[in-house]
Amino acid sequence: MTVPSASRRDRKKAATRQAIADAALQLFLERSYDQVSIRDIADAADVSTATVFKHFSGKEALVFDQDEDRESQLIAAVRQRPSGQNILDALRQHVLDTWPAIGAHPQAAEFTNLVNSTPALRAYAERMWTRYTDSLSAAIADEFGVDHDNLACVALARFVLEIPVLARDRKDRRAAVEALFDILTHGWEPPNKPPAL
Amino acid sequence: MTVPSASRRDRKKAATRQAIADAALQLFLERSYDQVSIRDIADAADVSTATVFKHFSGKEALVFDQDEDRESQLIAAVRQRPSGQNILDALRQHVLDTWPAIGAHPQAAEFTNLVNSTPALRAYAERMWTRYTDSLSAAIADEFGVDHDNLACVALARFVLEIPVLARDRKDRRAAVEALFDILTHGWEPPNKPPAL
DNA sequence: TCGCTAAGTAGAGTCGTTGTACTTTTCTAC
DNA sequence: GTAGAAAAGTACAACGACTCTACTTAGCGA
Repeated sequence: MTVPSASRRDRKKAATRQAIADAALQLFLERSYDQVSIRDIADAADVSTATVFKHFSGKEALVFDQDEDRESQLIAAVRQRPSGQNILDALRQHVLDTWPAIGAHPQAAEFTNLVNSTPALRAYAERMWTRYTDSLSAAIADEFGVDHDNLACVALARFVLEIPVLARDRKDRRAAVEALFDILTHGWEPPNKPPAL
Repeated sequence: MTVPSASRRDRKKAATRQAIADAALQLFLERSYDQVSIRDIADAADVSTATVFKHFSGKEALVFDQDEDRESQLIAAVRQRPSGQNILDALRQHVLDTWPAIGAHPQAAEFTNLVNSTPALRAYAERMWTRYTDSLSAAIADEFGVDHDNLACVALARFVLEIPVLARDRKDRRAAVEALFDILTHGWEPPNKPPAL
């Protein structure tokens, strides 16, 4: 991603950061999240515990290393959508394109499992999503030329960001995402009663 | 609320719990959340720190003492709604009836302020709401005679529980709640462009 | 080559939280 | 009433996440 920065200093910095993240993920997968202490990680990466916190804001952040670009991709999906396309449709497309792909990688299954089986990580992940609400809603509001805190825009952002969370556990994620966007587009409809037994 | 329980033991237990919660809230309001330690609270309530954790699952829980009934009220709003009434309308009614009332109490303003100005508490409060998702969606699913994990029902529960969060900061909460339920009922509509200046 | 600065380290300390073993209080059954 | 089970509370030690302070080291620019 980020081109190896010019200075040797920056390269070394990035290297230690990476070493820490790698060590952390490996240990978390071997044992579980709660069974690994910061000290363990620091030892494995051969740095002091203080260094760990110089690079990461907290234990949970060690797991979600690279999730910083997600936000910008999301904004881009809104801002640079094909001309004439509905914002809701653009978001639907973006979620469909980028999200189920994550499950494709083979290691990603264990990763997902790690997160889902650790309450602290689940909570952190959910907050990560909703933390994007502000910037996403701002982008949407801009597209309509209304105030950044316009209620409809904030609501749309929030609801859309809930969709991946809601679709996470479904067998057929794509279908779930579609169904959820349909709710936002056309309003909620009562579920079909199953045929009487 | 809860009738003073028969046994003296239970009464004393409830008393200490209350003493702890009161001490905590007072200290949190005086100084801020982060400037108050569990020891401070224990000392103020004249109990040991261990006792604090016997009564409350963690520091955040001290702030949201009585929010246990909210869940059951919510379920009741769905289950015992006037016959023939739409579930969405029943929920709209319930939110309108019970939620803005909270802002009525005079002390409640400082309380809201405390929560909103403390990230840890904001996060905890949000998770509290979404934790209700399961039981609410189960209640909704029951009304339609479908599976508890029916996607439409889970989605409705989740979206409805986001509404109070979204409406929290608005000047006119009632109007905001109405607008948000309208989105769920009829689908999302782009905001009105403000009249050109 | 000489500092300046940023990265890293050591180590002590705070705070939330848990576990263990002990005392006190209240309830229950005789 | 009194014995003894059960529950509430306490004291204390411990652990892990995180912070702070003071110190060393390594890369950078002049």
